[in-house]
Amino acid sequence: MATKIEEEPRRGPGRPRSFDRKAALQRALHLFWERGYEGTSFDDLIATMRLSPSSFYNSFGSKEQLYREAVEAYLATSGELFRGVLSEETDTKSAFRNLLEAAAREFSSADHPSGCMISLAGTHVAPSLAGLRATMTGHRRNAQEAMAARLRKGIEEGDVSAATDVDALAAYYSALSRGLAVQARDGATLDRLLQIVSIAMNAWPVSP
Amino acid sequence: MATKIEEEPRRGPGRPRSFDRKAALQRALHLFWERGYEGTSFDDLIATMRLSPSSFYNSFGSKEQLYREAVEAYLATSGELFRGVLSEETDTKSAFRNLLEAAAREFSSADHPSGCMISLAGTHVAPSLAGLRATMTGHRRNAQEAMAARLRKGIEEGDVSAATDVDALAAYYSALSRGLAVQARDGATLDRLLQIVSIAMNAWPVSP
DNA sequence: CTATTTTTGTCGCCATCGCTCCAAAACCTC
DNA sequence: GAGGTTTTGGAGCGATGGCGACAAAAATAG
Repeated sequence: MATKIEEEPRRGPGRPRSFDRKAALQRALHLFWERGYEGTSFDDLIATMRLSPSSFYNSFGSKEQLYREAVEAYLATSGELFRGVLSEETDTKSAFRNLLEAAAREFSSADHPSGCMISLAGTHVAPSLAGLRATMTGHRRNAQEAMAARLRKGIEEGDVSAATDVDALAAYYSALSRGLAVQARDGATLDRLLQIVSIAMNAWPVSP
Repeated sequence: MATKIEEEPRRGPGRPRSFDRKAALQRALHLFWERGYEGTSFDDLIATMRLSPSSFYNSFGSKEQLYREAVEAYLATSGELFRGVLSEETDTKSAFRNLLEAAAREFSSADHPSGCMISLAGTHVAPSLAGLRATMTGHRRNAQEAMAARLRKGIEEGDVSAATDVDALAAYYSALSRGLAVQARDGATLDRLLQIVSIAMNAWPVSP
């Protein structure tokens, strides 16, 4: 995880902040989620966050820093949800089914922009954003590695064959969840996403 | 397909064009493929295409028109390759396996940028690019519909069960190929992509 | 109260972006 | 050649993008 973000209202000298930092961040998060980094302008941001440029700059540093913070906030909510589902006490195959179904629901939820904020972000960008691209690739790798770890746990617990190519299988489910994000973005309904998940689970290796 | 693009050198009055239009378009295509629409600036384009702004504007109209033309050129090569594989004379399951393996090879080829120019394009963009987004969504739908059509042909020919939910299965393989594009973009090797394809084919419905 | 610290509002800035204009150049037809 | 048509080179331009400067405002510390 990243550096600790200030959460409690600061006590001490200085003029107090006049806006809700979390709420402003959340609004920025939704804007980035919907439009991507390059598709979101500074003016869009401060208008949506209801901040002056100086408050923005003072509190969030820069557009890129804000984006990184928004991504961390996304990981702390949606990401945490997925991690929670994957680590529930159940057999490995059910854990993956639950994970993909949770993704299907989350990606098509009406509470926020459709799709995933991470899955497709920073894949095709200007050279000046190479750092951001690498960061997003890293987040995707982390998610895939979490899947691989769950599969290895399955091997230890005996409900996944020891012969399973864990990294390949994790890559498969990782790829599929990226595909779900594209489908959601293109307007697929929850039912359609769940159908895809159902089919995808048929690829699960035969029981040991 | 789009409107017919001029291919033969124009005969008639006027100063002749001093550059190879196809080659310039191809260079632009690769730049867009690598960096996306928003990540590619006008100056980048004319430098890579080796054109003056006036030649650019005179010959390609605008950045957005050029992008659309580049997408059409992409569809005429990579897209045609995929369509060709899918329409080869073989059983339906093999056709899909061949399609995905072709995608794996194409997405990881060293001859051009990794991944796919269509799969992830225009998913998170500024509102001003809503038209472009809709166009790209349309291209993705077309690809998925081509898969559905091949499945329906399989039902007619008897090697796909008539009970198969064709649209759902097409959506599954479509989603998977989008995921392959993300994986390729994030540096996955051809071997890894082929492993994913191999696993994905296990989801194929049991024979009729 | 004064001193200090932090946030805020306003104005403006400099680079980039995506063109656009115009005159000169290079071809064709007659 | 004259006239017409298209392309080219180069200069520049209006809008936007992402900040930054600065002084006033609002808090605490002593």
